Amino acid sequence: MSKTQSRMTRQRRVILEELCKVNTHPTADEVYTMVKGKLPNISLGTVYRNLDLLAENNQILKLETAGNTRRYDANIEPHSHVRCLSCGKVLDIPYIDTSKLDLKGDCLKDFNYMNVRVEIDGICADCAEKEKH
Amino acid sequence: MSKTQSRMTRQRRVILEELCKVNTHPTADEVYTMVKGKLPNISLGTVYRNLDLLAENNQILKLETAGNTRRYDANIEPHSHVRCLSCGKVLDIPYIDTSKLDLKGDCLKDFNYMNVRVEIDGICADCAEKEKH
DNA sequence: CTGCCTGCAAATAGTTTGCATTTGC
DNA sequence: GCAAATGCAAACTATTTGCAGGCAG
Repeated sequence: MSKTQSRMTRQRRVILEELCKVNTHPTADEVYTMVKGKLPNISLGTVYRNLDLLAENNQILKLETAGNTRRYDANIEPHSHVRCLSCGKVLDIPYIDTSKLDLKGDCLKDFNYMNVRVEIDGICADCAEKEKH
Repeated sequence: MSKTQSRMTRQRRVILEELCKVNTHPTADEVYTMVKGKLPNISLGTVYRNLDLLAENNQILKLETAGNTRRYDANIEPHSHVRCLSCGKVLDIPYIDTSKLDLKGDCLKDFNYMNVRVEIDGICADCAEKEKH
């Protein structure tokens, strides 16, 4: 509503385009590398600023998953994720309906929750393969 | 099985004791502050090393929740968590049974998952109060 | 023109690590 | 006595920010 105006700069457009091309869920640094192919002078700070802005505008998702490094997702349709504990990679799976879960607990009375999701951790096929050594 | 031997040092004992006293889910830095009251010379590196070791020995939990800072929990009984998006605080709620969730998706065939849990994000009572300004 | 946006570099936050010394068993 | 653990400081990784100049609308 009181949104500050946002300009479609070359940098922002290319960042969004590159993110849309992949179905991996790149980190800011990975996006930086991808975009640098098109805009060699772009800086990492700009990538961070734009990813955050795009996420605020709901054009992309800033993934709320455990793990050290934040990841971004151009797919804004409702869906769920699985995450590899070994390499940190995140994969898409169909949306998991959480509406029938039995949420209880005293503190939920005072806790205004707006986001309930399922997190699934494991080992991806690639890492399982590598561990056979 | 091939576990390296582990010594119960003063530092490790106090870290575990202090963590058991609280039902908040402190960050390594918060544990450091708590322990420093008892052992003024302890170093932050030692706190990190011991928290990791205790977690490996299943004496505490290294929390797998989204958020920038890792948190630790002395309560190793099965239970679930809610997390405040504003202050990052984590609260306990009774265990949410995920066994009846309908997990589907092609990639799950190759994905060896071992941990399914529910993440609940929202705004805690304290932060809701503060925002009334 | 105006002020949002950029590149750059420095700053910050969280965590890990190398090393000489200490300590549990 | 010896391996494991400690304190300290430096290194590292991920992210944010201040600033002077650049560009979209």
